[in-house]
Amino acid sequence: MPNLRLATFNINGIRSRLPALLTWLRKAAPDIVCLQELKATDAAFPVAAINDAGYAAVWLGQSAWNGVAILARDIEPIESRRGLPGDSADRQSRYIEAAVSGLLVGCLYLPNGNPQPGPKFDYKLAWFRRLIEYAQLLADSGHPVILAGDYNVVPTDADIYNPRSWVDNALLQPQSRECFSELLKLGWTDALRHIYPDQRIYTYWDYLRRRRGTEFGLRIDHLLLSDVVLPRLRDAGVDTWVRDLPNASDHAPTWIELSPPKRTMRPAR
DNA sequence: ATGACTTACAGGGTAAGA
Repeated sequence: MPNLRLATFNINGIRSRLPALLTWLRKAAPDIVCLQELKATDAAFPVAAINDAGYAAVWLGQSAWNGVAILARDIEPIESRRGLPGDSADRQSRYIEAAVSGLLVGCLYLPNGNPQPGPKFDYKLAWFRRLIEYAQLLADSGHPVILAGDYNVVPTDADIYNPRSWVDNALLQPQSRECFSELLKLGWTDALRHIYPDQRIYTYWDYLRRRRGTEFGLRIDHLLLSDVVLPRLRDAGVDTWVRDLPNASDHAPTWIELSPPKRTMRPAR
């Protein structure tokens, strides 16, 4: 059984980025893909092109903004949840979850929260609280779970080229970082940081600021592993070349590689 | 630097992103 590669990619408009997405799928051939910011209704999701590329998908769309999807190569993802629990009045399409290849995969697009302070930042923190509460349930379940997506949080100053011009940004606020570190305290592992404890790693480069210098990035796309998945983590990385494709998203695909699950011994009778 | 870029929606200018 080969290793399994799972990636998260904020696509920033799946219709306008479809050629770049297909190029990346063909070249990187990830087994499972979490997409965010589809910016498309359910009906406008380009399922035919994605099927033609060899992927089945589940998705939760929304007109103009948000939207999340999970793709799986040569296998049907079994949708287990759409929408984050905890607020039935929340209509924003920011969470979808599916069982794929023995894993439970949660794909999330955490609210940006700018400008802060203000209602958008309040919504971000409220959404984060709901995520923490739900992540605790998932961790306690003992299932192999991966929570992957655009967390819109720069966890530490080591995850940004220079925090100076970003200090008032919602992505760097102590409250945002505190929520992220709470997830880690619950036993979730930040996979990229686990593989590269000291290295500068970026997953996002602003259209507005010095984007052509690869050193001017932020790390905001994260893959969090529940404790039973962590022993299978073999590798991780960022497909930075995708950021340089024509008409690229401002994010790059971020991935992990897992070894096959250890066969558990049946208890002797 | 309320800038610079890019998308969706709409069919022009606004909202949003991070």
